[in-house]
Amino acid sequence: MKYDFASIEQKWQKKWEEQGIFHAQDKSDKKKFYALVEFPYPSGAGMHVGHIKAYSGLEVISRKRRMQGYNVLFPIGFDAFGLPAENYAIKNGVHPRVTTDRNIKHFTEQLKRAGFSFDWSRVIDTTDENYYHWTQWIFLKMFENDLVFRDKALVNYCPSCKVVLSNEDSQGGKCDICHSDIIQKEKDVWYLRITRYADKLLKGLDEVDYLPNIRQQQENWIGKSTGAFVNFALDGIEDKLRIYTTRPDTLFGVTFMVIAPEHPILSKYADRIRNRAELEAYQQQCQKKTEFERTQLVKDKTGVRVEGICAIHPLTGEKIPVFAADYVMMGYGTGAIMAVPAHDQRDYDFAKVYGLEIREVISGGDISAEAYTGDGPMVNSDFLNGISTKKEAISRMIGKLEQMGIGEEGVQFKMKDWAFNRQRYWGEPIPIVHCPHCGIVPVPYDQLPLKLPEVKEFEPGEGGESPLAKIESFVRCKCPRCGGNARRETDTMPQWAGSSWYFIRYVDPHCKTGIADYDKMKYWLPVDWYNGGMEHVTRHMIYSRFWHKFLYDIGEVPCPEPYAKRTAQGLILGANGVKMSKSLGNVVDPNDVIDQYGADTLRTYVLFMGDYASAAPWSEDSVKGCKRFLERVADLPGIVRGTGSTPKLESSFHKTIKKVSEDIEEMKFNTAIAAMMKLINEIFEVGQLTRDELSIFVRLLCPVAPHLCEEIWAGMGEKGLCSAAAWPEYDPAKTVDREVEIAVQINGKLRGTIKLPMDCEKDEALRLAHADERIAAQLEGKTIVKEIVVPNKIINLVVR
RNA sequence: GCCGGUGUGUCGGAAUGGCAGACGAGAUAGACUCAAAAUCUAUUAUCCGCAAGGGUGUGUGGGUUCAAGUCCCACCACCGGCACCA
Repeated sequence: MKYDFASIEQKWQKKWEEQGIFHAQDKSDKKKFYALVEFPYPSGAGMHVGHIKAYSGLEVISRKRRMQGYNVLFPIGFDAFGLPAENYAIKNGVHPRVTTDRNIKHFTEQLKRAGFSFDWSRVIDTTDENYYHWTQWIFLKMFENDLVFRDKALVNYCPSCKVVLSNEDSQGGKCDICHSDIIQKEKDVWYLRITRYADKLLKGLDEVDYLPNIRQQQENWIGKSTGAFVNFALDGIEDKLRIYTTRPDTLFGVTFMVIAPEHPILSKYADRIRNRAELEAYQQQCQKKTEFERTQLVKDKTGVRVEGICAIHPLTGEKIPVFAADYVMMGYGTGAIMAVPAHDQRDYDFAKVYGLEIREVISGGDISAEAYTGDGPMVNSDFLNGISTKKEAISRMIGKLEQMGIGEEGVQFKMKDWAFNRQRYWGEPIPIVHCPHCGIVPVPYDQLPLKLPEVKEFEPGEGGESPLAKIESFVRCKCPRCGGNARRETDTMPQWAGSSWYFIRYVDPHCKTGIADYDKMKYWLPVDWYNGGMEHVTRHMIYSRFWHKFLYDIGEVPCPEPYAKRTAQGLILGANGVKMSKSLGNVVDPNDVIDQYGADTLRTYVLFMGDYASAAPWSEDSVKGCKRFLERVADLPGIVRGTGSTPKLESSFHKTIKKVSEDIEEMKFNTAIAAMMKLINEIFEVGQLTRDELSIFVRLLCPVAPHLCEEIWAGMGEKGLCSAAAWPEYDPAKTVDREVEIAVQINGKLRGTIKLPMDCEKDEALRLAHADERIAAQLEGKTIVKEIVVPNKIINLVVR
């Protein structure tokens, strides 16, 4: 058969669409399977081969599931709010709505060209008011449940994008979007109290099946630590200095205290401080440093003694000096620590710079050289002396502190509350009104969606105000509570908002009465299998798990975790082995590949190129290899002879069905395809196959290369679609050969192979091994010490 | 620094403790062709040998085992996450 992929692919894409065979049924007796891929941001550049790989994994699994009789939901949509469309608007004056619609259209065409079996009747666009209506609704629900608060804060600010960024978007001190240096700026910030869900987010990981590295990244992100809070009395001051420590056992080793330069006691008791000028100068110096400089450039410790404030050791009554130093952060723990230089390297370094006492309380190290963080018998520690396990010392110390009422066990998380506003136009407006009388007032539910107004100018205002602030007709409003004149919030939500709940909307994308119909959610949720990039494992996934858990707590969704299983695909690198990027000119456009080789070849290649979860470089030559394979498949109908099974191929077919079925489940697509390549090599060696065997072959290959398989299927005179045919079954008994070739080793070295009947008796196997000429020659004059026979595997003769 | 992962031909990569290198690519030779491409056939880890055959080989060094790419210990390199986190 001539393999005219272009016309074949067009033809079958049309038929699939006409027959609507990929539409999920909301009511069905079949078992459900909900497969989710990360919906794309529809960028102007169009799709990337990385998208093709990202979607092909669950595409194959979804197609296989349908053939296995499942009711499959495999949806797609567009995460279309975001900065690029807005930046494009600023530059070219084209409204983001226009570019977004254009890009979505382009992406849709490309996705369809690849032949993905998405349910196109459920497409979501986060910028559609019928969608962001419910994004705003969830925000209001959070507001109602005290998960939203407003605070002035030093925020990460990108002077180039003129926008406030979350810690997540400004990792490494660089803006995630434009890579400019971040500066610190005081701003009003809307926060979501995600920290309230820290423990739930951590515990929930026990209920789900995420790849181990994915789970670990989430755990690191949440960053739970257990320790104790201790309240230190301050000399002559009523207030206590509360600290957090993971090493309460070292309390007797405290020789000074350190507080963050922004710690409130510094301003509260400013009049007691004798070196105010020095301290203020230091505070200013620290404020100038960005978070990046403070945390990433770990070098010399700096700090200033707070003269006039002195702590008192809760157990010894000793007076302890207090320092302000920027190696202690206001944002973690209580912003104050007890310093134990003998057993903490940072405190040790600081003590060395300021000539402070280093008091050993755990023996076993050499504290003249460095801090000792290991275990050892305790010394200089009163009631703890002699105890040599950290665990016991900690629990005794906490017991003592609790008994004295000056401390307790506690936990801390690295995760911070989520800065949720952006000074941008192209996002969901935050549905809040600022009233001079009533303060902050939520927009009533019946006024949702709060639509984005039409705007001509997209430039952010000076000082990073949202472009919405310039639209008087939007800003001016009546207070929903008192009816007086009020002003709308002009900030919008971050891009993470829309993607935090989209998987729920797919269940019922046109629902007018809520996020989705509860019964439909009960049927479809949770997502059975979610695949996406490693880069979304912490931010997007933590955020969406948080939203989902909140919705569960208020009874809006039926299950506590949104995703039952999560996997991630590896990147496709450029042919030169580095990340694809426009500037390097190594980007591969899927359109070009489809034009030249066809969608089936592209799909086959991205799955065959290597381990699905690992990064692998693009190779045009290997693409051609996949094309050759499909051409050989297209030639199979020409060598069909008869029906039933070909004796020489029978067990190979059963083995291949088993291998492909199992490998697909484990996302080992590369070996599944290799198994089919191996089988086709055998078929051409034999020179023929039966009609029934061809039927098996095309059904096995259909999830990977569906267009070609439909064409062959139709050519065989089958009535229905191959995509709707039954997945082939295998007979386990027929996957085993009657005869096996096994290795014969002498002293562990391969010395020959012999053919044996399957499950051959040990004695018979040994007899045949000894009968082999080569083996016999090797055994000449040797004494056999031991004979090992592993049935159907190997014989090892140990000789002397 | 802490935590995870990976290390196999020329390349992408296969191998429930049991014949290392499946499958694909590339290369070499041959067939077809005026020629090239495509296609087909054969060879393709490495060293010694004319050959039969033998030695060595999965980052490095040890160990367990009849048998180790696979298990254990130590180390090296690379990738990823977290990080003055108290």
